Amino acid sequence: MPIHNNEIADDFDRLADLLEIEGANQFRVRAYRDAARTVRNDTRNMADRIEDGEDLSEIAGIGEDLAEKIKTIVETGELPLLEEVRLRVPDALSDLMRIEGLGPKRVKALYHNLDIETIDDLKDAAENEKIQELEGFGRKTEHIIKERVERFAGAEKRTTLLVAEDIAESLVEYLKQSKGLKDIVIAGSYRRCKETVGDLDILVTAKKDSSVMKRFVDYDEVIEVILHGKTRSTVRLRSGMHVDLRVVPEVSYGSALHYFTGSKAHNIGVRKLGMKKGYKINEYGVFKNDKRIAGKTEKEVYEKVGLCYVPPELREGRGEIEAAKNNALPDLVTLNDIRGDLHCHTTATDGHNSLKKMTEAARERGYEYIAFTDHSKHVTVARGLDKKRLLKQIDAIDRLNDKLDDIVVLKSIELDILEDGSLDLPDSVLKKLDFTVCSVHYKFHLSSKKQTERILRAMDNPCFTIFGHPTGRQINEREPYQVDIEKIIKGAVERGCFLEVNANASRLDLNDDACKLAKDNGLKVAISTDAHSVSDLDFMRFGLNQARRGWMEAKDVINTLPLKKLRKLFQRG
DNA sequence: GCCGTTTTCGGCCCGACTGTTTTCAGTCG
Repeated sequence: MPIHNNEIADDFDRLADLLEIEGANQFRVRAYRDAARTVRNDTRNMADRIEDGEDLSEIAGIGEDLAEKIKTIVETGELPLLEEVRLRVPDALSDLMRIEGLGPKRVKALYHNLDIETIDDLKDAAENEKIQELEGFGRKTEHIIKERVERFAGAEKRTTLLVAEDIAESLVEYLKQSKGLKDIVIAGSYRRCKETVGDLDILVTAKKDSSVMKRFVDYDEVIEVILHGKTRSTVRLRSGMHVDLRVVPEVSYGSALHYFTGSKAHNIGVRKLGMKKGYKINEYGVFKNDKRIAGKTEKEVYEKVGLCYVPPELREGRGEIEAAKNNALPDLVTLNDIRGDLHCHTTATDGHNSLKKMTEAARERGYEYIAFTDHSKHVTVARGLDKKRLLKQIDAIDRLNDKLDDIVVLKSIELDILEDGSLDLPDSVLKKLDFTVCSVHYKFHLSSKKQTERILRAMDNPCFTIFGHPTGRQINEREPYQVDIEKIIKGAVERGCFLEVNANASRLDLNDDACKLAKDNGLKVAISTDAHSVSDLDFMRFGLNQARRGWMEAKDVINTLPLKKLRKLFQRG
């Protein structure tokens, strides 16, 4: 089993923690953290890169030393320096740093003075009032530590965008009623449309006497006020979500929005460009010799450093700054480009609304076509369609189409890819369909090699059109199955198949990285909702988010095509 | 540990908030 990028990243993160506790040079520590992030976000396995003879030190932020260390981890599964540091600093101390308010210095002090190594040790010491006796700690700090330790167990899950949206929108509506409020926007990873968000960063501009900060900490849903200042406060909501509110002057709105939207990697890149031009860039503006020369809008900030405006979804430090410099940013796909949905279920299997209701809903959304892809027989829990029932559905769609003149209903099915790579209905009936979606619903635990072969074999069938939810992951619920997604992408291009970007908020499968990989390999995708009800059709925006984060343009997405062209694309061979 | 139109050494983002101080260290984003 090859070493996964995540494991390499975990080693570097842990090493960074332990070195930091030891008091190592902070920039060295940062180099390991940056490397962890770079490796974790890389769409290609380090192991594959090495096998292909690539020079890892050409990756930004990875120098000769780190390249060598990555190679060692890939080859031996171990990082000798980490083992060495572990002899001096107990491994568990790095877990302590995950408690809010505990950084390297405090963890070190707790360890040296009170022998605290684990979360349990910490809990005991807090309960026995040992911590407040330490220099630099006091009663209040001890109390806060005690509370946070108790809460620590079981936390850590990030929130899907769907849930985050719900929480954020109510809060924003509430804050909008504050006196003296001008602009309000949610920045951070929420604005970058990351598939999950850890916390919410809300940015406002307001008059001096505005009530917004007080109103924020008084919000009904707030169960803990972590910080409460004039320009910045942090609270924890009942949902567990942390929310930051920052108030900035109007002249700084653009630079603050840029700063708090991130990502960190992107901001550092922009700031570096500014430094080269002799500017200082912070959340209050772009400054030359302490004189503000830009900052009211984000566009101004980008212009000052010689870049065109970068959409938030691209701000991940994956080459967007270089592209912006060369005016080569993609023209990202939008909801307006979408002409139809290619993966929907009805009451014929496990959907909640009828063929007719779903079609009406698609028409209301301005679509030109909608495809019904009810399950096939192998998915028994969903009462999947056998040949006879599929023929009946085809009939029903023909009759429905006869009555409609402003939307076309496409005949399809979500087939099951069986373990041997065959599809679970005969070609004879599949040929009566406009196209197919083929998915894996069983046997998730095959080896990567077997799973990849299974899928490629299925794609060999000329009736195979779109590969549904290609990795099977469900956010916070189920890990993706082991599969070589790059091979699948290349295999799909060779065979004239497509991959789905399943827009269901808890799937988002393909994810952003895989979308980028698809784009880089010239593969087109279908962004589909996998709707099981009328309201699910609105998941389209979540799929778009990920496609946009993967640099996709309208031309990379097949359901932006008018029907005629789409039908042509579906003809294989 | 990385990086380079300030290039092989010397920088590397920095401001807000809190608790424990009595002028600041630690943490966070």
